[in-house]
This record gives sequence, structure tokens and C-alpha cells, in this order.
Amino acid sequence: MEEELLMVRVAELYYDEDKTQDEIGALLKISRWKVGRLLTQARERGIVRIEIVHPRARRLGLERQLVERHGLAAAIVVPAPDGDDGTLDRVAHAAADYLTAMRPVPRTLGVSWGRTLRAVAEALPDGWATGVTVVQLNGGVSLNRRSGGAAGLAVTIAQRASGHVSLLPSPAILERVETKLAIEADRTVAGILEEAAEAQAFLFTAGPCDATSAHVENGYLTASDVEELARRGAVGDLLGRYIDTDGNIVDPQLDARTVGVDLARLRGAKRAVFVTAGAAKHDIARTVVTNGLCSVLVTDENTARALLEEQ
Amino acid sequence: MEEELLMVRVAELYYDEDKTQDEIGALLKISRWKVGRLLTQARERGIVRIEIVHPRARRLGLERQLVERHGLAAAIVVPAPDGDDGTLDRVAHAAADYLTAMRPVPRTLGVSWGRTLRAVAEALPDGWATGVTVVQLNGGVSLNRRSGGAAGLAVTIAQRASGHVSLLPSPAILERVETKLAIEADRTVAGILEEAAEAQAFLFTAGPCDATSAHVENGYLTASDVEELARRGAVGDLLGRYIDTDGNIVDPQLDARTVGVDLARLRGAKRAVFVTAGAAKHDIARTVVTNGLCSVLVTDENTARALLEEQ
DNA sequence: CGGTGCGCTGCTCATATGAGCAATCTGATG
DNA sequence: CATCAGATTGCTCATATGAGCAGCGCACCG
Repeated sequence: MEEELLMVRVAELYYDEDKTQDEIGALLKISRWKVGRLLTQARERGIVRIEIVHPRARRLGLERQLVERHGLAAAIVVPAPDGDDGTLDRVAHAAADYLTAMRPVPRTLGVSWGRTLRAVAEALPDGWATGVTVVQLNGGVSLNRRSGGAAGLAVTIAQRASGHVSLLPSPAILERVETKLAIEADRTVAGILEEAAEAQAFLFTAGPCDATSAHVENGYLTASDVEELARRGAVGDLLGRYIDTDGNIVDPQLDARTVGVDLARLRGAKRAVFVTAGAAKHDIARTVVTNGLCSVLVTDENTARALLEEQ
Repeated sequence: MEEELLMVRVAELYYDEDKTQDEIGALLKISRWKVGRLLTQARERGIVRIEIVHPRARRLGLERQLVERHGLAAAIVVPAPDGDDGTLDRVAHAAADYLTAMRPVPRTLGVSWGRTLRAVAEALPDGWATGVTVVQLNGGVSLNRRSGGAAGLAVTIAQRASGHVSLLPSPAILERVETKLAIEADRTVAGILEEAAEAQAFLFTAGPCDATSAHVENGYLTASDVEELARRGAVGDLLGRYIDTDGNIVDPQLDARTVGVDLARLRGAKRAVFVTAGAAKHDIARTVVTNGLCSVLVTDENTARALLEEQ
């Protein structure tokens, strides 16, 4: 259309050449109001594209939609760069920013573990808060306080806030229920689980239900265990607990052998910050969000879109 | 820098969320003037990128620079899409637009030939002008008035302007000088050459000096002829005449066997429209432009940059 | 032929924005 | 510690812009 060409000319003069709408009108022999209208149309039609190019950019529009649609307290959505690389980093940074800005500062922060949370820990600057006690929400891998395992992650977060850390000295999943009960009966463990359950804020991720799961990697489950769980409807795990799309525990037997706070704690929490990135976790992310298992969601644009499209 | 993050937040609220600078100031607890300044900086630093996405978009900034730097009457620069495909089409369209808008409408228009000009001819809409006589500037290939050869191109342009066409019934380059002189002595040929030389506007392209040249393709020259020309400093041809970077004829002997108007005519012309696209022609384009062989340049962004970067 | 309603135009006026400037802060230097 | 240059801030005021509205032309339909 001829009108469209005019939009292009007007947009060039306005945005590239910094002319006023008046000047453009004079130049193209149209009224300045028409120039204004053409500009509006050009933006609407996408002829003029305005984008914010920055690793820390956000998608406020998607955030708002997510909050409305899923009744969240907040949502943080970062753009996914073209190559998909760096997405995790961006999400992690965004989560770190959110934690840093969170008011009131929680006295105790419950954390889970995983690659995503490790990235968040690394993204937190020294002094992101002061005096926050970090407590593990579920059983971890190494008991070494050095970086590397789940413990290291919690330690890092605590150190950078000049705070304390309460590690949960237990495997994630035990072989027998009796062992699990015995461990929970231990006064230290019980104390920590108590502390974790009462944490003022939670920070956690979820894992997909496939062979890449951290549980398989760490030997708590075998690839075939996970396959079986998936067959029974599991879409992923949260604090080591495998759930289906309705948010229900898939295998109560397995769950009874899993050490960590109950998912009910997340459901009730005012500040349950769920961090997720990548297409592999879209399903579990949907489950978490639609079942009210988090109040704050930090994710990437693609995940956000996936969470908004259905229904 | 912390300031930079603020720019990002401000830019998001302003451009994505359509908030006023006042509102943003209130939201972020900074004065509205600071908001304005942050926005300016964000644009300067390229955090906010505004682009005009349209096949007919132009690069007015580059156009202005070209006009200034090389003393042109006008320059038309189109963005080069990522895949480089479609660039020729865009340039051709832009040339067609320019011709259509050219005032006063030339009574006679001299044209050369080549793939680029063919694209221009195809891009001209029916009725782009009325009553323009199109005359060939140099010897062509087929004398068939149908589309395909150089003749068809001129015919197309004329037809779409409801005008006449004067074809130059001669090969581009002859084997012997005597033959060339004999052809030029022919009254028809002489008349057309006269008409061409007096044309009120010229429309032409240039070819690179390599085996892809249309002259090789059409058998006027062999690949080794072209190689030899290149060795002697030729960067390409204009109306069949091979020139070096200083705009001088490389091989006077060859030139004496070439039928068509003299390059001097272009140099003096007020409306010599040179159309070029693609990296292969950067060198010859530079030669044409720096030696004043055109007054109007129609090209793509990359060529424009190449013409601006040196010295 | 005469409505009648829709879309486009150019206006008025309120608001948003940028230029320019004085006040203030910062931090380097003697 | 005093001083001063340079940056940064928040202002005033002129200008640019968008919202909303009345007038106009045009196509459609009775």
C-alpha cells in the first residue's frame, strides 16, 4: 500500500534523522497530525521495531500476564538470546537481582539445589544482603562445605550475605523408609528440617523427569527408575519429590524415602521463589505454576510463553 | 555499571510499557529529568535499538554522508537484509522509485544493460512516467525486442512509460576497429548514438572485472581477456568500457572497438543515475563515484559503507 | 435523488518532553 | 584543609506531541 511506504519515510525521518513531526510534515507535504498518526500506525504494524538490547533486559509485558494468569506475587522474565546460550545465566542474574532487592530481607532463606540454583548463587554479589541464614530444604549430595555440591551452593549464598548456613546432613533419597525415619529422628536433622520449614523465603528449582535429572547423576535413582516415574505420570521433581501435572506425588513409597521439607510448605509460602530456565523444564514449570507451588517465578521468555499459551 | 541497569529498567518502562517519564520517575524514585537523561543515554549507548523493518526502508544517514563526501546530487541507500538475498531487488526497487519520482521527467532516458538494470526495469510500475523515450547507451546483445537481452530491458522501461525506444543495433565490442568505425558510420547507428549522448538522463550499472562479467557471458571477451585487463589495472566496466581506479580507459585499443556513448558524457551529466548492488562491485562502484562518473547513486548499505570508509 | 453512517482530516488544548541554566556535589590537588 | 574544575542534579520555560472532537467527503442504500 502507498500509505505504508509513507509510514516508512516518516519513520525514517523521525527516528533516524531526529526530525520533528512538524518538519516531516512540511517536507512530505502532509499535516503534522497525519505524521503523528502514520508513526503510530508504523509502530503498531511493526514497521518500527524498538528493542532493548541488554543482558539484564526484562519482559515486563510477559511478567504482568504471568502474574495475572497464575495469581503470582511476582514474575521475572528475561529475553532469551538467539543462540539459547546464556539464557540460564540471564535467568540466574535476574533471580539474584530479585533476591537482592527483596524486602523485607528474610531472616532465613530455604534453598534447594541444582545447576540453576548454582548459577543463581554465583550471580549473587558479595553483600547482596546482610545476616541471612541459609538453610537447605532437601537432602544434598556432598557434605563438603567447599563449592561443588549442594552444600557449597548454600554456603556461597550465605557467605555473600555474611550469614550463616544450616546444612542438611542427609542424602536426598534413602534406600529404605526405616533409614529415612531414623535420619529424621536425629536431633540435628530434625532441627534443620524444622528451620527449613519455617524459613521466611524459599528459593528453589525443579528438575525434569528424564535421565538428565540430578538424581540420576548423583546415583539416588537409576535411569530406569526415572523412566518408570515418567510412565506413571511424573513430569519432574521439586525438592526431590516427583509430581504429576496435578501436583500430586507420583510414588508415595519413593516420597517416603525422600528427605526434605514438604511441598505443602511451598504452597502456603508467601515468598516461594521458583527459578527455571530452558525448554526441557517447560512441563515441570507449568506444573509448579498452575498448582500454586510458587509465588514468585523467575524464568526466560520462552518458558513464559509456554506457560501462557495453553488454555 | 549500576547506572546502565537503571537505563534498562527505564527503557523498558518507557518503550515497552508506555509509561510517561513522570510515572517512571515516581516508580523508580528518581526525578523525571533523570529519567529523560537515562533514556537519551540508553539510546546513545545502543541499549535501545530502533529499527525500521521494511523492504522499502532507506538509510538516510548514509545517503547524506555519501552526498557530502562525493559531491553527488543524490544518493539512495537501502538496508541489506541479513541473508544478502533480496538486496538486488531492494536496490532495484529503490532505483525504480527514484526514477518515478524524478522531476522534471526526462524526455529521453539513456540506459545501459545488465542484470541489475533488468531488475530495475522489472521493478518499474506501469505508468511510472508518460512519454519517455528510452535510448540504449551502448551496444547490446540480442536485437530481439522481446524480453531477455539488453533490448528487452529498454523496451520494458519504455513500454511502462508509454514511451518509445531507440535500440542501438550493434554488438557491444567488435573484433576490428574498422568494423566499429563502419558501424558507427551507419546513419541509424550514428543517429541513435547522437540521441543517446544528448539524453536528459542516464541510467546505468557497472560490471566487475572478472569472469562473471556480462561481456564474457555474451562472448564479446574471453575470460583471459578480462584477466589481462585486470592485470593492467582495470577494476570493471561502464557502458562496456574498462577503467582503472583513476577512471581512465585501461586499453584504448579495446575501447576503440567498443560501441556506445563516451564516458565523458556521464561525467558532465546532471542526471547520471548509477545503480549497483553487492560486494563484487564495491571496487568499480568506488571508481565510478570517486571519479564523478555519476551524479546519483543507488545502492545497498554495505556498498555505501565501503564507499565511506577509506580515507 | 436524499439521506445516513463511516472514516479521514485538521483543529484545540492539555500534557509530555527536551534545552538550557543555576545550584550542588565530588574528588583531585596544592 | 581550602580551592576549584568538572560532573551531576533539579529546576524554568519553550516546544513537541497525543487525545479528543467537529467538519468533511464518500460510499452505500432506500
